[in-house]
Amino acid sequence: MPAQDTREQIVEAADRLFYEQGFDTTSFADIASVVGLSRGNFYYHFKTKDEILDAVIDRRLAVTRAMLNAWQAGAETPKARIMSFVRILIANRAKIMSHGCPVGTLSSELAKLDHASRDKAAAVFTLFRDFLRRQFAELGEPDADGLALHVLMRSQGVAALATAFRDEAFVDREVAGMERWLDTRCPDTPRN
Amino acid sequence: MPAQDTREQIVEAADRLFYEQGFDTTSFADIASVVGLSRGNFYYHFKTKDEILDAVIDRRLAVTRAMLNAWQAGAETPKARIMSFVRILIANRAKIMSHGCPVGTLSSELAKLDHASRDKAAAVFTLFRDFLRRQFAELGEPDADGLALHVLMRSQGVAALATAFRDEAFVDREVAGMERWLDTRCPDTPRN
DNA sequence: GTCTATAAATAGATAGAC
DNA sequence: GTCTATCTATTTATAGAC
Repeated sequence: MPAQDTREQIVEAADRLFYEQGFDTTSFADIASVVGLSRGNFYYHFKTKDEILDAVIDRRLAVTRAMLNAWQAGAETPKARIMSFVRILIANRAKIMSHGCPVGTLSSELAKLDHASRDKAAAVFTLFRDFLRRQFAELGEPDADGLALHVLMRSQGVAALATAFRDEAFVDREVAGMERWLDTRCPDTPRN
Repeated sequence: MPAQDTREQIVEAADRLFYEQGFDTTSFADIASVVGLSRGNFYYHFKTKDEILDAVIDRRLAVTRAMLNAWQAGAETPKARIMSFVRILIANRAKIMSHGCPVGTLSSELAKLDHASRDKAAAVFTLFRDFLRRQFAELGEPDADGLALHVLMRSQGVAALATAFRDEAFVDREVAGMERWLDTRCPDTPRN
């Protein structure tokens, strides 16, 4: 198999395992086993665990950029685009109840490890933040960045409690609440 | 030294280390080193790492109960008591920016490990939830539990983003936003 | 109740054959 | 590019002296 394909398979498997089990918990053996590789061959593709982590974050950055571009192109209004973001909580509800938000949990784990890639992991958040800020700016909001952080904050809070209580209905209620908030906060007809 | 004192020192040290470094990352050697104990003697007090975790969670439950009782006694109105909760985000801001919320991050780590004590860790959340629900009920809110979860959700979201972006001002703004929300959502003079 | 010594398993990482 | 074999460090955990 071409090295590029094997490398991609490793990064894909690591991405999934880092999400489901955590970065620190996941061993080389775990990843190698999923890919069907010997531990020895592993080191041909990646010299250290931190290199795999960097590749995983790069992959997440690329996947997120593509998703944001699709939302940008696929929804007509800024509000609809913001709701595209909010509704990933519904789309990924089951996985979030099991393992939390992949962005938030990696960020918090690397913070605890005081890991060199801590800020790089947070850059995935920044992609969402910039996307949301653009939508609020388009809606004419002066504090577009503050509102972007607010939406990001709420989605993180919902994910955290969804993991703790594993309550589907709670997620649905909070998503509905965010839609109501968005409609009230940014009405389609300008305020007086 | 009496066994009880040493045990308490171990649990205290483990509590801090589990928070700062994470549960999985923290080794017996780490804890023993903080307490100034040999690894061998460690096993006189705790047979497994899971036993220490259970003791740490029991300690957190007790400490939280005491804190909630103090808030209940120390603030005159339900709204002031809710704000006692919200303002721990300010009081613990620096630690939260470094290591996240101790309750949320342990809950998410144990979820990923699919750990037997996962639900026990979530019980700390339930203490806060019940406390907040009582305050909203006292304010005459019919959906007191939903509002309690909402406040808990926002505090978790703020903690998660505070860890990712390490932005003090963001925490302050969101705490101010929660106070405004509380005043608007539950006005002192009843609505028409 | 605390210690040293040590076992057994697993981690990350390397060397060298094919 | 993939393998087996191996190294070294660290982990959880135990035995037994004091």
